Amino acid sequence: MHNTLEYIHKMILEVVDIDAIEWANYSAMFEIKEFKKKEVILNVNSICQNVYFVNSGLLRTYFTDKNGRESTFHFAQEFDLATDLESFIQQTPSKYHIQALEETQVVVWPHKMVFDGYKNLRNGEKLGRMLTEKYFILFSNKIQSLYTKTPLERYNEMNKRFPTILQRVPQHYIASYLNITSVHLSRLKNE
Amino acid sequence: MHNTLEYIHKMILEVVDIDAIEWANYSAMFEIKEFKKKEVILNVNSICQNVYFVNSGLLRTYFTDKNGRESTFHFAQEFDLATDLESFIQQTPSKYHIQALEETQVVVWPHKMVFDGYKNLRNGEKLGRMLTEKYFILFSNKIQSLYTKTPLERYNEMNKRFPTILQRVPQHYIASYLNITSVHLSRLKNE
DNA sequence: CTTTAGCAATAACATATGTTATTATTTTCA
DNA sequence: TGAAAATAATAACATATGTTATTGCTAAAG
Repeated sequence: MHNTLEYIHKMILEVVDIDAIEWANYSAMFEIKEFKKKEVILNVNSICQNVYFVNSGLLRTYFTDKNGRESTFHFAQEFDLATDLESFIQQTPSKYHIQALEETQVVVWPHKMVFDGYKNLRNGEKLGRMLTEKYFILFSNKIQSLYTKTPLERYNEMNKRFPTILQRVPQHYIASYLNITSVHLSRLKNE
Repeated sequence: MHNTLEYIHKMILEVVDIDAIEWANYSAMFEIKEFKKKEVILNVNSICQNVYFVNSGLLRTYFTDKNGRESTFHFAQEFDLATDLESFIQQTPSKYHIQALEETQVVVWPHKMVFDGYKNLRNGEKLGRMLTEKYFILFSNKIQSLYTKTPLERYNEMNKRFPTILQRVPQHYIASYLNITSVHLSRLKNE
């Protein structure tokens, strides 16, 4: 937990100036929560009220299409964050589910805290912009990968960048991350 | 041109307060540019220095994969904007091309103007945050569509939301927008 | 006006990916 | 510990999508 708060502190310091007193007051508002394995912590169509930083464990965000088929959009490991930013920003119904794949502890950044920060922190607005930009770049890379790479290429890419994920989660989640079936992934691995 | 500036002014007023004097000083820095049909105005690996608002004509942003195949990411019609925001923000090599599909006139929002605005406008940072959020939401919708819908569904969606585009551009650009071949699109339409 | 290049449809075939069912193994948990 | 559920591989078949080539039509350019 302290590690994650330290991580957040550093991340914020990288983009804006925030002094010790501000940080002490601000960071006191973070909350800690625990989720059980397989617990769904955000449902489609509910309003996303939190940004979650993973302290320990693993979260995944995923879509379901009209046939109920799931596509995993993102795995959030230690220090990663998970949220439906669109729902969070606009306070509109969420398009994702978020689910804990393991027993997971998170640092919670509640909506009110984020939005109050825009006003109350000296560099609140700038912080908001920079973090939105960071998150945007995640999406931008995702889109490029989806448009220009084959499932096999994306599997290899994943293998390089998140090697431990492949050990931690069942293969059908990996397949759903690649937006293919587990049968097809099994075939691709035989090459 | 005046229409587009008015449009931008309104868009800004929707999200932050900007008074007449500020706007007069600020908007004087916009530039106007014209591009010929088929002209490429941003190349992959160059640094994106501008946000373009289309005043008249039509732009498209697109990827190329390692086989040189193109995927159109977005069509920007009148009042729409086109940029590679990731490259623009970070001043890193662009991942997209941007090309004029028709004789096109744009309002140019140069990088320096945007970044100076963060400091010099009273609500510059907030404006930056809100516009980044807006652009993020575009991407967020795109991703959901890519993950959960079939090419045919995305064709029909496009038909509803941008009916004029289908008349304005050759079908193989539409196919590249759907990330399928023009042969396949032709087949899908026979249903 | 005429020539050329670009475009859209189509057919035939090839490849990628999905579906269903079966089986063996592993994990979960009562 | 033992039964039930989840998992991964595999095979056989079905469907979606890509590739190449051909044709006729339309738009662009000299």
